[in-house]
Amino acid sequence: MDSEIFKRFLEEKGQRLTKERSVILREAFACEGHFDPETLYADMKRRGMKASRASVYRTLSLLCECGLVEKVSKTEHGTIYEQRHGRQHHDHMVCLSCGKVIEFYSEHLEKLQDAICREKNFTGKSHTLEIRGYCGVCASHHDSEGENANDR
Amino acid sequence: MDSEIFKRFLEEKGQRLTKERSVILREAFACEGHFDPETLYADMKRRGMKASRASVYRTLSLLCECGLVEKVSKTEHGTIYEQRHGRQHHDHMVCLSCGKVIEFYSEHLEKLQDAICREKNFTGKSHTLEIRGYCGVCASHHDSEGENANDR
DNA sequence: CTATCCATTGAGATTGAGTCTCAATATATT
DNA sequence: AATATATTGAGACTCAATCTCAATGGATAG
Ligand SMILES: [Zn+2]
Ligand SMILES: [Zn+2]
Ligand SMILES: [Zn+2]
Ligand SMILES: [Zn+2]
Repeated sequence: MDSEIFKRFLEEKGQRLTKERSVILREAFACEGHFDPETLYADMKRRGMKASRASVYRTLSLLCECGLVEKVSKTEHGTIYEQRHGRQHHDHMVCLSCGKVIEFYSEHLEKLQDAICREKNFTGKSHTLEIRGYCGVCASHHDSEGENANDR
Repeated sequence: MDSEIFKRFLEEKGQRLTKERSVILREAFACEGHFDPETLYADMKRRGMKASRASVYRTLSLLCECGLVEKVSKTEHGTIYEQRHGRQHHDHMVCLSCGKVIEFYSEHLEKLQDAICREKNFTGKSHTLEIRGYCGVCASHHDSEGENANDR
């Protein structure tokens, strides 16, 4: 179970899996997909769970450290995380119009990056690839209004 | 020249290339490589140039809009921009230890992304690929100190 | 059980990037 | 000159994220 992994990780550091940390872990894993700390915190609060904003941030940090959670990207509205345990690595397409996030994975693409790293004598540990553009639905709407896709 | 492009872009929008905008454009292009607004502003101020923080941000926005400058990524210390005119698109490797940024470009990688977009019926407009890890110099130092499970 | 140690918590203060407001100013048009 | 519109900058404001620190609580030693 996830909390077992977290617990072991914490104990190795001489730290404890407290009630607060458990709750935050559970909530983070409850949202299948992407989440941000502020929303997570607000949701927890609304549902009457007790955990401070500080603890949310602190715990997410720990969860990242032990690999159960990962920072996906930073936006103007804060950092986006996602649950990582048992999920395959993937990259993202983000629709500039509706905000939809499409996940994808390409073995080929990953291999290619490894090759490039080798070439540059760089030891890659992680990466983020974000492709911005328009999803199928929005692309059709967007066609008509000409080039310069930087509005709204 | 760059300011000609900017001027034309502005005029098309019924706006003017003012003295402030000129200075900011010049300064942004002066730093070969990456820069962030706060540093740019501080440097300009230190060197006695007159342009407010607000103008720096506003102008960078405009420069992005017309493609002369591009947002490279968001870090915990703010947004990183780079000058784009006359420079080929490229992606980045960032050393987690010394902060060095290595630029690279791979035709193959770009083509592959196009293919993936097609496959997902997504109209890609731009992308950012950031590979985090350790550069040659730091990798050797880092070997010995184990831990830090910042896996992928 | 009591004393001590140390991790943890949470309320609120603080930081810092980025945006917004608005009165003053500059430029263009008539 | 008068009017209209674009621009600027000081500073207020927003908001994510971090920091501070007194209070709490679990673990362990005596
Ligand atoms: Zn990937
Ligand atoms: Zn994802
Ligand atoms: Zn690329
Ligand atoms: Zn670059």
